Amino acid sequence: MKDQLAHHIDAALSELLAAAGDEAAAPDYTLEVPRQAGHGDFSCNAAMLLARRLRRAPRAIAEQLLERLGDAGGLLEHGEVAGPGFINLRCRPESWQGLVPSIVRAGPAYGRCDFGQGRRVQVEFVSANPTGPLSSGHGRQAILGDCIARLFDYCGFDVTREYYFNDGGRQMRVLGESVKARYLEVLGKAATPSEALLKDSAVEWPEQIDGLPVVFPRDGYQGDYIRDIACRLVDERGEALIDEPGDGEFREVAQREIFADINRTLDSIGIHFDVHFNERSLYEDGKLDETIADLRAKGLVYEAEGAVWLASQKLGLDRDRVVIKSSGEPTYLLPDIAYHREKLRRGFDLVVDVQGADHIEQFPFVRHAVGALGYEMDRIELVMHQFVTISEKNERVKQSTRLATFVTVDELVSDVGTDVFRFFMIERKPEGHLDFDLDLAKDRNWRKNPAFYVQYAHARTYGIERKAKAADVAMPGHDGFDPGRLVLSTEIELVKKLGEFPEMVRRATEIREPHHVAYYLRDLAGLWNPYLQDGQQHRVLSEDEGLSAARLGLVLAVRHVLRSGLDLLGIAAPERM
RNA sequence: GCGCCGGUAGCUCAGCUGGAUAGAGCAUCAGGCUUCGAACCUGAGGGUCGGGGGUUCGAAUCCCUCCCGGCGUGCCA
Repeated sequence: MKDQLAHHIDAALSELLAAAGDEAAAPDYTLEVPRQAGHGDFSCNAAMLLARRLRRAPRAIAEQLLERLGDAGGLLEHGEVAGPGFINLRCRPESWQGLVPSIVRAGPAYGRCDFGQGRRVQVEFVSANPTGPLSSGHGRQAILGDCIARLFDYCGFDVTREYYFNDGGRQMRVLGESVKARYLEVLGKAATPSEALLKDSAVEWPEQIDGLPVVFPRDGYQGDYIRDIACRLVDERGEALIDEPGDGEFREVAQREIFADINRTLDSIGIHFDVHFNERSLYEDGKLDETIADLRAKGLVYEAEGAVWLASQKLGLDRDRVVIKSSGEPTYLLPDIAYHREKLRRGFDLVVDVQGADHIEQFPFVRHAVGALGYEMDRIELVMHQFVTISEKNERVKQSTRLATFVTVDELVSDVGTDVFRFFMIERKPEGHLDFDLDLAKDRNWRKNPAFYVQYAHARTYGIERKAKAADVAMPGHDGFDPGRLVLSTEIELVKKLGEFPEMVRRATEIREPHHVAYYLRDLAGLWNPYLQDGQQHRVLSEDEGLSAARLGLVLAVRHVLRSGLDLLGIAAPERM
């Protein structure tokens, strides 16, 4: 609807400019739904943008534009100049009503577009190293990344969901050492420092506790899951691993088991990856050596203080950074550069990294280094998100990764279920903090929950269908009703909202902000539930067969859009609740 | 110190490339179930859009500055 209208306005504008002898391009005007219902269905600001250029009063320009626009090929009922020079347009009811059968006909395809044109996009997200269960922050990223991927898919991109994990670094060694420490402790061969001792970084650790050597790594992982893994190792292998290094079998077993848990968690919230990319493969394929060599050939690395540095200042960044430590080991930056080059080599037209706020500092370095290697760095994009805080009884719950006092995805999901979890996590714009209200989440009274509100709106469309079936009334096909019977203002409002869906989806995709979908669904449900509730004024099912059919058509249109929106968020669209 | 992100109703937050009288949910208060699902609906109160300056027909939105909060600023990942 809006697109058609814009088309007519474009034509009128170029006519007007030509008549005025102005050959420059038409201004980038807006055509938007005004807040005030009295301002019509759409409001256009083109005349005000032209005022200075044409050296004429905006209202006069608006009048002329309106004259040239006419009825816009039959779409318009009325147009007027208002305020400082707005052009307010009201569409004929038929223009809106006609949307209903077209939505019913399109069904699940309504709102889809080919904006992506089959371009290949990779969305990398979660990418948590397997050192412990997924935290609430990972959970947010998981939902955000997944919903962005769903939007891309919906808009005609060829999407790959990718999980990158680092199994070569110090983190994983510390993990292995932590498991070994617990293992020895369980066997009575070593002591683990008390929790209080571990927390107090100011205190010197004893070398022995009760005559047993202390082997727990100072920054080791302290969660119960570490002890669980150690206990299983004791059960299965007894004392056979006492002389194994922490970095060997302990690390491998821990990694395998924790990764299995992570995947189980992701599966429980409906998230699946197409590719798991392993950092170690970059070492094995010689990609790190190649990257260093190529950077060196470009004069972008140098040696100093026993380390190898990336000359990122030459790329316009504020400082240089180490890529290979004096120990000979790469920092995380080098594999990241190699990895991102591989992404582009693999043929992705667009690469979207979803990362937490604590992780973005190095992004410009990766991007510019890849650019310097001859790849289009504009194809690499970052979606940053802030952290999740958990509130309980009006207080923030303190979280620490090292002490394993963070709230896990598993805990949240078991409290609120997948659908509510997903809705809460996607409801906020990514760059803002997200406060997860645990009291509300744990509250048995989930009636006030927006996720249920939207699902309920969807379920009600089936409630009516069941009612119709009981009354032996069939649901109409797209050409089985006269949309002209939908004349109530509430019905027209609903149709207008349905008409916004495609543009909303496209915009959310373009700016990588899925939360707009959640807000749209709340708005639509906020029109639909009252419409159904007001059964004393009007009913969908009545003696008037034609009217019933038209309203059932509206039921179907609303259902399709609610369903598509819920699908975009990965939330179930139940037929009854 | 510097960089990034936030500051909008009591609370949690929307607000599209600058648009007309700033919105939603929760909370509070007052109402509504013999009728398509009350997991709902109707109504009310509640705001100096952190402060100050600037840009222009027009600013929550853009620019400058200050204040507050989060994160970062490692040869940690």
